[in-house]
Amino acid sequence: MKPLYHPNADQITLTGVLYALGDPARLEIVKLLAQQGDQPCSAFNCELAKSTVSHHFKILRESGVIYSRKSGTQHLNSLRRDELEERFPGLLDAVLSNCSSNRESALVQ
Amino acid sequence: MKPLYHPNADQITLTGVLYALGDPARLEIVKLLAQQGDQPCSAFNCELAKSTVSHHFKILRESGVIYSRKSGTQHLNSLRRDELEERFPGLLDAVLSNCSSNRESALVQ
DNA sequence: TCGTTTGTTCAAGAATATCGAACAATGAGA
DNA sequence: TCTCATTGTTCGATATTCTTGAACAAACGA
Repeated sequence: MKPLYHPNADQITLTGVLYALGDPARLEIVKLLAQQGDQPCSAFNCELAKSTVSHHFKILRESGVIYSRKSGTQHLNSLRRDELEERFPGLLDAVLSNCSSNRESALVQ
Repeated sequence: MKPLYHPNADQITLTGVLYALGDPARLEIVKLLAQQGDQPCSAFNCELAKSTVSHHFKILRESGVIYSRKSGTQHLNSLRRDELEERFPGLLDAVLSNCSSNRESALVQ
C-alpha cells in the first residue's frame, strides 16, 4: 500500500485548510478528533459510503489538517493542532469554538 | 434584473462560510473588501473570466460573507463583518489575520 | 488457512467550476 | 433621443471534482 502523503507545515495553505473545513462531513471529522482525540476512520459514523469517507479523510490529510498513521488494520488520525496553530494562529480554535453541538451535520445530512 | 439573494444572519452556516473562503480568488476578494472597504466587482483585478468572477461573488453573497447592492451600473460589495462577528465570533478575524500579503493568490494564480 | 475488519482504488454518473459569447441595465455624451 | 461604453449576469459547452458500489489489499485472529 502506498505511503500516505502529508504536507510539511510550511506547505499548508490557508485556502487549503479552509476548503477542507468547508464541508459538513469533514468538519464533523475534525470536531470528532478535537473532542475525542486520535480516532480511526471507522469512528466517524455517518450515512456516507465508505469510499466517500475515505475521500474526505484524504482531503483532510493532504490539506494538512490531520495526520494519519497505520495501526494494524486501521488508520489512526490525529489533528495537527500544534502545527496548525503555529502556521495559522487562532484559526482552528476560532472554527472549533463556533461548531455548534447541534450541528450542521453530515450525520443528519 | 432579479433581486439578489442574501441569507439572514441566522441562516449563515459555518461550513458555508468556510467553503466560500476556501478558494484563493474568493479569499482575495474578501481581503480586498476588508482592506479597502466597499468595492464593485470590477475592483477585483485578476486573470479569471468575468463570468467566473461573477460566480465567485455570488458564492460569497449567498453564503452570507458579503452584501451586494446595486449602484448605477455596478454592484457595491461590502463585507458583512458585524453580522459574521456576531454569528461566528473571531472567525473572520482569525482568517484575515492569517492572510499573508504575499499571497496564495488568484492574481498570481 | 480462512474469514473478518479496515480502508483504498476504480469506473461511472452527478454536481460544480471555468470559460467565451450573448444579454440586460444603467449612465454618459453627441 | 439615440447611440455607445461600462458593469455584471446568464447561458451552453467543457473540464474538474464528488459520490457511490464493487473489487481489491493489508493486517489480524480463530
